[in-house]
Amino acid sequence: MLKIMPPKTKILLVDDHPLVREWLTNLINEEPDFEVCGSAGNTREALGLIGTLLPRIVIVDISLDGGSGLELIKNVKVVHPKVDLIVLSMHDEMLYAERAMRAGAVGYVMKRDATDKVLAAIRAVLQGATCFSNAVNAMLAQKLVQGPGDQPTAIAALSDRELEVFQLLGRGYSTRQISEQMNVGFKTVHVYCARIREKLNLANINELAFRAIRWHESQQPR
Amino acid sequence: MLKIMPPKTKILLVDDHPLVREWLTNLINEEPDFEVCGSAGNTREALGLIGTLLPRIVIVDISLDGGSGLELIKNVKVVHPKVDLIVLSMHDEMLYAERAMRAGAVGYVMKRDATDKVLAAIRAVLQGATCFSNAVNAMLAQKLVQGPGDQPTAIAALSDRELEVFQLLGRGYSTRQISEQMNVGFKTVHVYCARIREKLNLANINELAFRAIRWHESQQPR
DNA sequence: AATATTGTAGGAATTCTTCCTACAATATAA
DNA sequence: TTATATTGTAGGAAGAATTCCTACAATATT
Repeated sequence: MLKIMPPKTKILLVDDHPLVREWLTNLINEEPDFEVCGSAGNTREALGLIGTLLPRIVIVDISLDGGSGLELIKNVKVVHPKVDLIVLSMHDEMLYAERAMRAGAVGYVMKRDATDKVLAAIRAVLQGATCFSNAVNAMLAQKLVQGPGDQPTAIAALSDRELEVFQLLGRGYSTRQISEQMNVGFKTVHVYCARIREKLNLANINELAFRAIRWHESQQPR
Repeated sequence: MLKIMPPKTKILLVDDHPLVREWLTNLINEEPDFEVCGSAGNTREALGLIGTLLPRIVIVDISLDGGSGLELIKNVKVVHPKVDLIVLSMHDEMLYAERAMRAGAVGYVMKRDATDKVLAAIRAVLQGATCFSNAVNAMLAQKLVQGPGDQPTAIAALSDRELEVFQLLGRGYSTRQISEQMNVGFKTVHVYCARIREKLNLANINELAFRAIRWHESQQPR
């Protein structure tokens, strides 16, 4: 005897930690109306799966193996504008939430948030709302009020790609490795470096790397 | 009718992500012979729970709210030497595994590892083994082979001039600047760099600078 | 509509890095 | 107390990276 089931909302996970993927899968599949239709560990895989599985919502980590989650979001929004993306990140939301939003994400949940935040975000998004934390909303409101041109740190003035390069530098990557990681020519990375140097007022790549590593240190371990 | 059950191995979780704690609890409690006896989100809480719950094994994240997981490990080993600690971290193991080991951990699992690694690590530890990844073991082995003294840090094996160069690198100096600072030819500095690289097993000056800067940071009074 | 920023890259000149080799002065081990 | 290894000091040459220009389409901002 078959019961008639309402179709479940299909959700795709993109995170390079299998652990997180599994946990999320369990969490989401326990909801009667949600269903994890697949999961990917990198951008390439993710783009493929979105095309074939056609999920309603994609939950994506900011820091992925084959390129940044921000890039992925932008790409997805071009190819599949109807798909809603929610960012799930361990990074400080103040730094990334705004970029994620600009890239096209409709929600941002930090991994340190309570568990049910993820489900709440999904439900909010399904109803056409967005889901960002109060802190983020407050920050954005303030930005609107006080207008642009008043960055707490010059690093905030970096473009998405520039920030990516800066971060990778902070992790000890060479410009070559960065170009591979980001899938662009190494000359492009050099241009990013030059622009970062100008924005941060650094004389050469030495100083740049130094700043990047120090910044990275101050961001990551606490 | 009560069946006689063998006592379960009590495991305590320490991680500031509720998400991860929940996931691990489910995972571990599914094993018939394991039992999560509690979980903590910071060091203080963790130390308290260990005292009252007396777990056999503690699984701990490196980056915690109330101080580093490394500190926690050291403290636990002083107060409860019999408790075995396994590190579960999202950080690159090459960076922390050695420190974790020195601090007294007997296993290291990355969050990006497959799920069953955690259970495997627990079982390994219960049998008196340690559980570090092949990459870590290889690194340590290489260190043992090439560093005869195996000092607390290979940096201790640097000669005076080499250490000078290493320090200056850590302060963000270029090799040119270092040669001026030290009043030697820049070719000499290059030779020092090459020798340091060999002793520390670093592929190029990039990795060298990265190590130097990180080391310098860690030396700095905080 | 005009101007600025961003993502992407090629060319050329300049610098840096790396790998060799070298050699005297110590230090260390057999 | 001799061999042997390490340390401080560099030069040459080949290869790799950096920097400075220029360029151009796609967005963003004014």
